[in-house]
Amino acid sequence: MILNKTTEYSLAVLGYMAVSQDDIFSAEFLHHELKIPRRYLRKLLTDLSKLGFILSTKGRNGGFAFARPLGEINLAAIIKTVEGSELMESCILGHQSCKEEQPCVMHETWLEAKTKMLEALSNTTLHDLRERKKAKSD
Amino acid sequence: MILNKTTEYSLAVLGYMAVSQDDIFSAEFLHHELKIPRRYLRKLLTDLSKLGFILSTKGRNGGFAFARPLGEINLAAIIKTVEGSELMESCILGHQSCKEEQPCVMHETWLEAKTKMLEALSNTTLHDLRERKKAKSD
DNA sequence: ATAAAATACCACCTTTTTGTAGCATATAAA
DNA sequence: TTTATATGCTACAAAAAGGTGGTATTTTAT
Ligand code: SF4
Ligand code: SF4
Repeated sequence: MILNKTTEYSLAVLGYMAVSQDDIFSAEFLHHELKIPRRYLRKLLTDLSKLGFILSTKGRNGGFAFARPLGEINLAAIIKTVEGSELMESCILGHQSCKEEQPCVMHETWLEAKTKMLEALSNTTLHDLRERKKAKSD
Repeated sequence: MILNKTTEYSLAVLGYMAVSQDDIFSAEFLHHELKIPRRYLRKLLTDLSKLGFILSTKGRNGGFAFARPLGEINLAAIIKTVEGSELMESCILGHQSCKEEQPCVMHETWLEAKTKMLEALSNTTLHDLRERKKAKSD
């Protein structure tokens, strides 16, 4: 399963916003571009603004814009924040009660797998995505 | 989210069986050891036998035993098989329609993250787990 | 002022995943 | 042969995730 839909949507939205020239996006526009269900997307955007990634502006000409510099937001951070802290704190086996001193036989492997994945994801910021996009359109 | 419960359970069961001295395990015994819900575990074990990891023996003194050598089963294979092929084929963004020739800006990063994770997991077989356990008890 | 265009909130519905129950079947010990 | 201990199958129940609808509120263009 890897990630749930909501997390995928979050990455799609923030990624799209990052590489676009615009700086404010309405839910309706993003729905049209990304094919994410209207109402679900609106709720998600509200959530993302509460999580501090974007700012919302109400009223006509309103919408959502980034709340922070793109270079400060990396893909691992988006995933961790949206999924809650489960990703980091809990284990592949769901054994929340296992002790640091006496890890199970899978611990070593799982820790390496998780660490390498998160390393790769945390090395890419939204700003990097934007640069990639620019490089491509040359 | 990373993995769903069913996959976690699968890893827990097969991992437990691999490092144990016994060679046949009843569902009831595994339920007691691993605290996985009785009936759910029984169904899962039946599924795992259909997937070719274990063999079932009915009747008194029956239970489940490995169907293949432990060295042939690695952790990535368990995950991939139990989760279906989604893991490999589908994308973090759920964009099944994206083309190889024109990948999105996240593709590079996501591919690296996924690849490194699977590399780590496929480097460990159930036999390796058994060796680790032996090493520890020395 | 009024209407249009936008987000916010709250409650509900649908689908998927997880978990439960009953009964049938198979095997071995007593 | 009977009984205890196993798995197998099918259907259902509960919980979680995903998705929808109505209405209120805010802001700007007209
Ligand atoms: S010791 Fe095992 S159960 Fe505990 S966190 Fe590590 S992998 Fe998970
Ligand atoms: S290009 Fe790669 S990362 Fe992007 S949607 Fe397609 S498979 Fe996913």
